Amino acid sequence: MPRKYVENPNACTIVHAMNIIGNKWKPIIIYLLSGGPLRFGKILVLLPTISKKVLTQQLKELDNDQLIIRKSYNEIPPRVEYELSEKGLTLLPILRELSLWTADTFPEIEFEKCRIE
Amino acid sequence: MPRKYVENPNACTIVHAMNIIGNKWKPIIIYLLSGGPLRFGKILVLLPTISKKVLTQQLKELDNDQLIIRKSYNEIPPRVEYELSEKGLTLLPILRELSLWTADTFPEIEFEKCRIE
DNA sequence: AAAAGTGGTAACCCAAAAGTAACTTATGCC
DNA sequence: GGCATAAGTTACTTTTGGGTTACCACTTTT
Repeated sequence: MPRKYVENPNACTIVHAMNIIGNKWKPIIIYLLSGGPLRFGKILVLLPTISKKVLTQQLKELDNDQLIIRKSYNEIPPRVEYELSEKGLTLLPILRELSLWTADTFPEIEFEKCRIE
Repeated sequence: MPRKYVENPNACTIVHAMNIIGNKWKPIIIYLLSGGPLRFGKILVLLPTISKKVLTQQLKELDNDQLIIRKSYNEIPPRVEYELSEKGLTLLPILRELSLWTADTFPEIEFEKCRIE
């Protein structure tokens, strides 16, 4: 069964973008890291409803896609910091615009709607 | 069990944005519609691997979120056209930037990677 | 009378994503 | 010796998203 492709060539890049950041947690994580490096445990606290397992997973994928950098200090107990890479930084303005767009376009949304459960 | 919220207030809008367009098909559909209104059947042809059910679903959600407009002509056989709304149009430049970002940041990706299966 | 054309819906299925809870590792501290 | 600590991992369950197939409604065409 031959595989098929989307016709619009630009769609390709959009698909890829969504593969990279189009899920429940990644854009938020990137947003959080825009304030500077954060330790694993700190992110866990800032995102009170994410599970350890999923956070690990998301960070690993972001690291693989080179949007963030994982810095592991060789200490006991462990200390690991995550920060945005160059690639990650260049994504920030776009996320910011998206954020503004949402605020402008859906002024009625409230905190209520942004439950992360 | 009390629900909790993300701390960063900006995250709220990002979460909402991702709820609206952060899935497999919606950004592509929006992209397709940037060329002008399209009939249901035409979209099905342009996205050879989407199923009728899912397309219906996605279009309904995009319509509910007022990113697109559904125009149903009272004819037999039915004719329904979908086109971008004002809100949808204002999203386009951002999608375009995201598209450029991906192309710049991951120059190595090829069509190969954009299989939609 | 039967088939074709169009935009659906309903019932069912599967794989992937996300969530939960317990366990691990290596050290310093009491 | 026993506990705390941080950043995980493992095994398991639940939820969700997307997919398949069949069917419908109404008219025109054959």
